[in-house]
Amino acid sequence: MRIAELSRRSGVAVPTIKYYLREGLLPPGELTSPNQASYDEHHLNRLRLIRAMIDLAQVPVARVRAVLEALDSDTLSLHERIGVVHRAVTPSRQLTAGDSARTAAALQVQELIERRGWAVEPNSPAITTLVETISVLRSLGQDHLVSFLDSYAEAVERFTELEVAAVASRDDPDQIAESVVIGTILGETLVASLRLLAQENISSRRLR
Amino acid sequence: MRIAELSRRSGVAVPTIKYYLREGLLPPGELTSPNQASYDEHHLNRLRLIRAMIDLAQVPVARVRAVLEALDSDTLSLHERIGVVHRAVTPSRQLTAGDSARTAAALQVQELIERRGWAVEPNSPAITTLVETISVLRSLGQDHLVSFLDSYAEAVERFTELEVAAVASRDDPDQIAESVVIGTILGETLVASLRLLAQENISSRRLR
DNA sequence: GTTTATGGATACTGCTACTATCCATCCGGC
DNA sequence: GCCGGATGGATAGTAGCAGTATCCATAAAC
Repeated sequence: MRIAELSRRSGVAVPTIKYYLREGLLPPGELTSPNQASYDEHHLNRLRLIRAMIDLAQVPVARVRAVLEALDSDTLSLHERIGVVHRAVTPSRQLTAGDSARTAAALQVQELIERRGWAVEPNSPAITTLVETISVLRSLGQDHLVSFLDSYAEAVERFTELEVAAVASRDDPDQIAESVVIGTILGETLVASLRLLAQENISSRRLR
Repeated sequence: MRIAELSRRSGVAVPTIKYYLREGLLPPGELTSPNQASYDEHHLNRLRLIRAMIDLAQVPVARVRAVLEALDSDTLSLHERIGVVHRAVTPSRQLTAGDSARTAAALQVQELIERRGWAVEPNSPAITTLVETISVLRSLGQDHLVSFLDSYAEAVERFTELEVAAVASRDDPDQIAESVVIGTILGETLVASLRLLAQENISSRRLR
């Protein structure tokens, strides 16, 4: 198909598709002549994935590119690809809390990880975010929200296992990689909206 | 205290504080003379909350203002404030999926809500996001990730109850409102990073 | 053979979140 | 009382991001 059809079928404007091509988010179409290229279902799927990451999961274009490069890589292991995705969905943060507050939070996170027996890199982006979040919650006088950390971790662990089980049910390694990436990124959006619904429910029952 | 000390203690640059004052995120200091104002602990706390929403939870400035206005309102009920916060953390989306795909997803969400007996507005922002996410997952051929929706919902419901219990343990209504707002927004960041850690753990055990 | 679409290049735009500059005060130390 | 640096308030400027718009030589469709 040509670019007009790709645009119509994906709902993405032609200039935007050209922009994604320029930015390397979308592989170039196969040139049939110097100024004529043809695109296929693979491009259409890619485009849907790109829009989902940008619109639904709010991933910036530069990080979408990093994710797609990891997805297309034939040298990275699945575990390494997950690392790329985690870095892509974690905004880089400049540390804000005071030193003592942060080391206290870091210690608490360290203990949590040990209690749960989690095998994670000590400098993974999620740890930085978690430590920062806990120390900010403390500084805002919201220690009570932190006190349930273990229970949150347990509940989260449960559905993460479900996700992984769902992903592992596929057999083609390429499909698994794709599911891991999509599951990590869109799963976040899914869980977040379920959480808001659960909150709204409780709020409507208790507080109104 | 004067603006320089507020800046030093919060770690926010003076011009940025002035910007927040202009934008109405931060209430003006008490004027002691036409060009001299004094700020107090309340301003410092506000500033910490603002930075947490912007840096950690990635809430845009305009929505931070909406959240703070809801927080300071003395006419909104707690339930209404939660509505404001939910709208603030949900990016406005233009619908992308085809009609039939979306109505199918909407039906599935409707059934989920009925099964769980959730009391939620049919047009709440979380529902829109959830429907959109499900139809996108479908269009990407990731139906298997959707199939565990009920189990996710159950797990999410569990820790949402924990959060609410934590918040309800406070007694001053103003403190409860503040905890609700902070819990909704920073709780999201907290859960998201726990989810990434749980993923990294499973990934490291299974896939490496 | 003319109208329309296309690939590729370059330039422009709108928005967000700050930064910078200016100026008339004002404070604090001498 | 005097002076250097800080302050409040106003206005203007900037960087980065995500597209949009325009142009042009060529190719496809009718």
